[in-house]
Amino acid sequence: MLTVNGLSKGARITPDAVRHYARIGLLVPSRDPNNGYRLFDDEALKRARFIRRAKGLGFTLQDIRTLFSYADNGRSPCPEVRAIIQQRIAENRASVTELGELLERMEDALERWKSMPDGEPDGDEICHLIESVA
Amino acid sequence: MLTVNGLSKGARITPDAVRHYARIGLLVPSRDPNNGYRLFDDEALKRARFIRRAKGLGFTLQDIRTLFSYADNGRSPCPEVRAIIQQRIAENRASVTELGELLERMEDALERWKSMPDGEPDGDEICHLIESVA
DNA sequence: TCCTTGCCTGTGTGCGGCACCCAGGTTCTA
DNA sequence: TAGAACCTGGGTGCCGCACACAGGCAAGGA
Repeated sequence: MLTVNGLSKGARITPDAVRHYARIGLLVPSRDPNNGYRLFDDEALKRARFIRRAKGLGFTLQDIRTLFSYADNGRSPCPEVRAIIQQRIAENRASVTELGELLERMEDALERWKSMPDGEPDGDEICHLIESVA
Repeated sequence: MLTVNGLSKGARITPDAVRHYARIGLLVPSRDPNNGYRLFDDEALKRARFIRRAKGLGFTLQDIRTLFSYADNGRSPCPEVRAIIQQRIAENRASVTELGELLERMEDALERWKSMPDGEPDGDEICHLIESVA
């Protein structure tokens, strides 16, 4: 049986994350009757590693909770895994596009500003650099 | 003088955003003594538009707060604007890279999984698709 | 024996930027 | 005169932790 620190090392996540997962019910420890410490079994270790891997693939903790509930009810989570990752891929592509556009706007602005002087406060504009942008 | 809704239309932001900015002190309304409604002057309208533009360039509300404090003290925020955007550009590039890598991992996984069957619960693995990933 | 060190506990807060909800008061319009 | 559309403050929720606080317990060394 592993304590918080032991599990965190075995699963390569931080102790805070272990406690967090336990708090939200993704990991369910038993307790050491002597001191109240959380005790995790091998099943919990597997789950913790699963969480790390799934998160590394873009699954949210909510997603992972769903997957666990499949597994706990004796159903294979695999079809759900395929469905979720397609969803997350689509969202991620949208984010990349959006972030890329923002980045472009930022770089364009910085470039344009190179030929513009700093303004002095005139009670009319706050910062003409920013105000020069659509 | 403009109410919340009036300002939101004039600055093209949502009424909730207006209230939010007022709550955190980025916009400071006066009050209608008759009914307690927030009243915004032209200065607030300029600020609200400035916020929308600056946010569109990736400035955070904290950044904007800093810029306002420069302007309020009679100093030009322009040098700070240039410094902040360079910082944000760097962060944004890092995010894009990171997200891109995640996306690649996700797409790779989905592709590899195409040739793998769904697993059935065996008490050993939770989902072999995810567990097949480093 | 005492002291330090390093675990552990629960609880609460903070991060960013709003969006939404509640319950109630006010103002405009038909 | 009724209903729609506005306004108020205050609270919660999102996401995934990270960090802080105050205290308890265990093992080691001087």
